[in-house]
Amino acid sequence: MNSTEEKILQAAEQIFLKHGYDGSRMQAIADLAEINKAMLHYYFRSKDLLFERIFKEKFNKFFPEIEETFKLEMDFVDRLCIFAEKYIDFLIQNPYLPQFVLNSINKNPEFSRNLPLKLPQLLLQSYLEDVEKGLCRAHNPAQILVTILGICVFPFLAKPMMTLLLGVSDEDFFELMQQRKEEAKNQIRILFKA
Amino acid sequence: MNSTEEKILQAAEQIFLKHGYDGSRMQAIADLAEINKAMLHYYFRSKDLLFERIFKEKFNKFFPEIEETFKLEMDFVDRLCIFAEKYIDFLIQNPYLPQFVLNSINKNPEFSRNLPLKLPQLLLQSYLEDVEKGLCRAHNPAQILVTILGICVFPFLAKPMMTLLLGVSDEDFFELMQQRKEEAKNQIRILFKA
DNA sequence: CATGCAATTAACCAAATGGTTAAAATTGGT
DNA sequence: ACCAATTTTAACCATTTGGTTAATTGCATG
Repeated sequence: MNSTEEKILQAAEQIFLKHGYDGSRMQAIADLAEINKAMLHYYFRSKDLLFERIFKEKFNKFFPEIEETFKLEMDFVDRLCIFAEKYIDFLIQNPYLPQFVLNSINKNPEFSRNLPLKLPQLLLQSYLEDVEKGLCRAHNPAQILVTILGICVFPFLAKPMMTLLLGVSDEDFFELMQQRKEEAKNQIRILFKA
Repeated sequence: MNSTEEKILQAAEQIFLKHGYDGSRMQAIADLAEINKAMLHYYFRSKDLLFERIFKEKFNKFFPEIEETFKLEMDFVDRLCIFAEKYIDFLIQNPYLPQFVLNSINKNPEFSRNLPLKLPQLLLQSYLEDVEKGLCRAHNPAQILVTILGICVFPFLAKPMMTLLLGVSDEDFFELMQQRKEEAKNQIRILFKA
């Protein structure tokens, strides 16, 4: 599908992800899509609506469907490990996503207030079961959520800072992220296994 | 000191920290400082220069002077614990700082290219000593840096997301961050102590 | 081919925005 | 009190930006 609408969405995605809402220009999107600026409004009416379209899509990708993983009979810690590995792999493919989603939420919190999120409940449920069985250390569930997400997501948020601090190139960074999958799993086991 | 220049700097700090460069308006800064917009240019010439002034200050606060801590004779892991506790305390006082600094670096990487940073070298040096003594697990130093910063900084970057995911209030969040100091120290010990 | 609908374009518009200017007010030294 | 330098103000300016409009093109169908 190479329709105009498709071209606009692809261009908008690139521009918005890189520069955020405030830093993005409708003209820049039009140029990238190689269409007339009026087309943007013809298809999506306003910058806000076009942005909303992109944001919702990215928001849902950022909080991925992990129900399948959580249906399998499995320890909480093993679940976390599988989640971390898959999630880091996903972020390697979408390194701009965390910055974009967090900034957008930050700028407009009530915007994403009503979007449904299953991740915390699934995690919590699986966790509580294993704590009872004594398979897992007792933690504050909120701290667990912050910790596990931090392990996976923070490196991507900190990418520009890391290249500064460590003086590494983009390729070096992605190599570090490949390593990080094992690192993450190790950390999760060490931190949470009873 | 309640000079005009001072008032401008305070207002600029508030506006830039909250909205970033793109999202900030010179008029908004002038209004907050209760001065005429022309004063901004009289004292700081341009938006870019005013922003640069604020950014440099915040950048240096974000990467704090930790040399004192590193002068004391102490294990690497104990050093990390002290660092983490102090740093989280500092971030509780400056919750907007991480978002602002990371976004600014992200938007303009070459901007902060030449600012001096001692943190990684100090950390690395202390780490290598203790690895030799067998006091500390062997890790990739880059992963250590990402991990330790992630433990401290990520919760603040993720604050709006966390209030979404967990449905907690601002006060709840800061309570979580008070807890987080102990949580961080525990994690550091578990992860790095040999 | 004619007709009607959808897609596209160029020109235009109003508001917002960073920045300037020239005059007015304030300050401080003599 | 007077003068020069500094500080402050209101009005103005050029450009950018999101958005609109009216005319034009493309295209499918009868």
